Amino acid sequence: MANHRRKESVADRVYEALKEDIFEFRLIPGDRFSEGDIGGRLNASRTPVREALYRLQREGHVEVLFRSGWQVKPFDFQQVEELYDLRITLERAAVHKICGLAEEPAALRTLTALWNPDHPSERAVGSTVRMLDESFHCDLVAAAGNREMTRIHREITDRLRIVRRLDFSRDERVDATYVEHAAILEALRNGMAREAADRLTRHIRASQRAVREITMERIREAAAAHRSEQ
Amino acid sequence: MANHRRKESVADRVYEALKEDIFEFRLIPGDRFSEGDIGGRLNASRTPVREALYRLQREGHVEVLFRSGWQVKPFDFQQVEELYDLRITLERAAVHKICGLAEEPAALRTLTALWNPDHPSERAVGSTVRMLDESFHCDLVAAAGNREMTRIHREITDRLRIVRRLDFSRDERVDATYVEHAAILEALRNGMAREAADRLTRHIRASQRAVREITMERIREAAAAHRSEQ
DNA sequence: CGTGATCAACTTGTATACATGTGAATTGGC
DNA sequence: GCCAATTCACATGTATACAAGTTGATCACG
Repeated sequence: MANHRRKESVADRVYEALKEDIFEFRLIPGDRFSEGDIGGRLNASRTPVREALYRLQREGHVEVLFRSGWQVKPFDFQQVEELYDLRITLERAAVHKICGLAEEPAALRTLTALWNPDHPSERAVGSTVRMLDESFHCDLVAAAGNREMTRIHREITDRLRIVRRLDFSRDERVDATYVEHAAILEALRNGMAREAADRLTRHIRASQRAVREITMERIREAAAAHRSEQ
Repeated sequence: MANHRRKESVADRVYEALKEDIFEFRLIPGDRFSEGDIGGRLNASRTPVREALYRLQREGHVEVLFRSGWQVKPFDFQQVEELYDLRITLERAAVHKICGLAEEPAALRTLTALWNPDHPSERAVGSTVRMLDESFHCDLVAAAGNREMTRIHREITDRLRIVRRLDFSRDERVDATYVEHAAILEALRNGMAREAADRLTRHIRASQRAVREITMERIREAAAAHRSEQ
């Protein structure tokens, strides 16, 4: 049998680096660049760079212009709304599936312990809460037991990360997250599928609204900072 | 502005050819091959072949074994079940969205005309009905107006095509498809979301059952035929 | 005959050279 | 000064050369 646990390839490294550049706004939506640029900056030849770019293209983060370079996909507000809608659809379906399972998934206990609103730790740092929030929703979907659904949800999570990080830049949203997650879990563990799904929907919609309010302003800031650096 | 209407690239051609080979069982799940094989057979260098293979890999049709060749992804029955479940989730969501729209999408009228059970044409050929059935479900999801949902549904449709084609190898399934589609559309156009969603679910589950019954037998046949050719 | 080390043929991963199209700067005409 | 045609640096698409790992056959040896 082949050994598939090989060390990280150059293509993987370039992929991760580019993804982070995009998520951290070091590459602004609309920015154009060439395969040669990236290769030079990350010390790689065009072949692995191209592989990484094609992956990012399939995931919707960049697009190629025929013989005229690449660009970070311009921000599409409607697309973000649609991704949020799709997320809600998938997570609601997951909740109903979980309530239909013969026995409660072990993951629910772990999540309940973690998202106790009285729990004092972890709450200080926004970026930590963001990652935990991501895990919460991904774990919830995973608990439903459909790997394909989990995979698609993961993909959507990746694409929304660039905007979701704005959600936790305000303390009241951090607090609300704890309360809302706890309420969702309680309903879920009591088998109240409808209740859990509705709470989950409201929770995601609240995040969506918060993000919507902050997004455009932040992007403008980042673009301005980016220009002044050049 | 860049001209994006360029002619089909070699990579595209290889991609389409490989996809058809897989769907037509000329490449059996489990078959192993190398990039060089494909390049030689389709008159292309390794670069576009690799690009095509990576696309197929992301779509779940093939996988690469580190420095040890490629193989058509072995058939995973659980994955097919999960994809069907996901399809149902998405199409149910689409139905509910459509019923929530301010006005009926124009596509519904087109579909209603096409799927009249009394309509005599088109019914003879199974492969035609298969394509029409695919269109029906894709158009239904598209009518909900969420492009991301449509895209994901399209991806799932692609991955299920290899098994769905088995559904229409029996006449009673062809007939049933007409009746079921018409009933779904009727409920949908009367704004009966619950009714339409439930009918749709039963329709897809019936297809799923039919496919499940035929799949293993067919794969065995194809594998046997394949072996005798060698 | 059985078994383990060795090795050569193949495989993918990566780098690089070449083909071809794009687009912006340049140049020439007015 | 302005505009259009031209040109050329540079972009991606493709082919090929090289690096590094896998695998299965082979051969030596018990």
